[in-house]
Amino acid sequence: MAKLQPVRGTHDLLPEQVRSHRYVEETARAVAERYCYAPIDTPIFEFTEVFVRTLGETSDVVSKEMYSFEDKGGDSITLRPEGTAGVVRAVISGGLAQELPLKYFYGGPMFRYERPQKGRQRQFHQIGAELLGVPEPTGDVEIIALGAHILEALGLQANTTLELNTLGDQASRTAYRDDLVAYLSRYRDDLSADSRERLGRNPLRILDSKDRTDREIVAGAPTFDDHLTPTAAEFFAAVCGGLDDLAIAYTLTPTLVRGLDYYCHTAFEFTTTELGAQGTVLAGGRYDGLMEIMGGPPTPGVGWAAGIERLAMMSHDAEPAPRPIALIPVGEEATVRAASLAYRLRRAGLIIDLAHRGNLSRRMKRANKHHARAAVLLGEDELQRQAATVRDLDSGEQTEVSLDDLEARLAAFR
RNA sequence: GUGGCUGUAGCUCAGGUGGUUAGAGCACCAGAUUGUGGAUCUGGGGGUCGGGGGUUCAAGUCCCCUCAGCCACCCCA
Repeated sequence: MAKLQPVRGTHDLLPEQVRSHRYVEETARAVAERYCYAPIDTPIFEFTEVFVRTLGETSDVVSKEMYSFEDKGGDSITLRPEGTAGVVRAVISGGLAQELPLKYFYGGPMFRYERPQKGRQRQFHQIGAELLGVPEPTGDVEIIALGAHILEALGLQANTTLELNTLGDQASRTAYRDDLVAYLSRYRDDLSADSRERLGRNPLRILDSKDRTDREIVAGAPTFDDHLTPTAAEFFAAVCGGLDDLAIAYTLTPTLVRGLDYYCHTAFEFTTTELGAQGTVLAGGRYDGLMEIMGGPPTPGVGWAAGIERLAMMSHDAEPAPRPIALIPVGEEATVRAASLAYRLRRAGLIIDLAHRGNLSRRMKRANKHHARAAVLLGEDELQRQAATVRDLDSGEQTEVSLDDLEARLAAFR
C-alpha cells in the first residue's frame, strides 16, 4: 500500500472528480466569454526568474514554496505557482501589448511546495482572469463583477463574502509603511515571532496576523485610510461606487493584504467559512507595476485567480456522465459482428458501450450500472433476420429492429 | 518548516489489559437465470494489519524511527 504512492500533495482525479472540475471550469469559461475574456494557455513552467522578479524575493511563494529545478541546459526552471506572471510574460514576449486592452481567461494546474491540508495541495488547479491596459477603476469593477458572476453561476453566491480593501499607490504605501513600522516597533517584544520576522520584510502582513496579541496591537495601529493620497482615495471610492451600482455586496476589510509584491490599489477576496482554514475561494487585485517590473512597457492590470478544488468542494454539481447505448452480442458470430457494428454506430454519432466480455446477464448488469439509455441485443436469431433487439432500459420496452434502420431507431436514445 | 490526531481488504470500519489459520458490511467475481438489467439468495477471490527496526516464548495490539493522510499554525487558490 505504501509502495506506490502519488507524490505528497498530489491526487489522481478519477472520472467523477474530473467531471466536477470540468463543471466548474466550463461554467466559469462560459461566463468569462460573455465578458469577452479570451482563452489563453501558457506553459506550466517558466524560467525561475519570471516568478522571482514578479512575486518578490520576500514573498512566501518565492522564498519557500517553489518547485524549482535545473534543466539539462543549465537553466533554472520553476513549475508555475500562480498564473498571472506567465500571462504577463506571454504578453511581453508575444508583443501583445500593442493591442491593449487585453482580456484573458485561463485555467490549469499550479504547484506550490506547502504542507497539504484541507483545500490545499501541492498540485492544484486554478482558473483566472486578467485585464491588461485599463487604468480606470471601471476595470476593477468589471473584473470583480466577473468573479461574482461566476460564483453566482456556480450557485455559491450565498456561501461567499466579498472582502475589499485598497493598498493605495506607491506614495500611499511607503508613507503608511513607515508609520506602521514606527508604531509596531514600539511593541516589538510583544509581537509574535512570526510578526517580528515580518516587521523587517513585509510589515503590512502583520495586519492580518491570527496571533491574539498581534491582533490587539494591530487594533491600535495607524490605519491605511489616513495615508491614502487623494488620487488613491478617489480611485478606491470609484471602485466601491461602481460595485454599488451593480449591487454587488462587499465588506471593507482594512486588514486585507495580498501576499504578493506586485499588488497595488484594489485588493479583494471572496471568502467562505465552509472550507476550514482555507477560506479564500477567489482572490486578486490590481497590479499596475507588474509589466514594467518584468521589462515590458508600463501597463496597468487587474486580475484574480480561483481554486478549482475549493470551488468544486463547495458546488456539488458536476458535468453529467453521458448515457451510453450498450451493444450486447450473444454468441461467437455476433461477437465478431459487434465490433464493426459498434464502429458504424459510433461514426453515426451514438455513444456505444461495448463490454468485450461476459455473458448476457453480466453485460446487462454492466449496462445498468453505467446508466445506459438502451441495450442493443445481437444474437443468432436476430442475425439470421438481419435485425437486433433494442431494449429501452428506462421503460423496459423492447422491439426488434432491422440492422439497416438501427441508426435511425437509436437516434431516440441520444 | 512547526504542532495535534490517524493509518487493519478497493471503500467504511470491528478486532477489552499482547496469546492459535485477522473479521463484517458494501464493492468485485461466479452461479441460481446455456438470451435479458436495477431485487433476492448461494458460493468465491482478495490483507507482508502503511513501511522499517526493537521488546517478548509470542506483536494488528507495546516502544523507536520513517512514510502518508487529516486538522491547525504559517501562507494562500
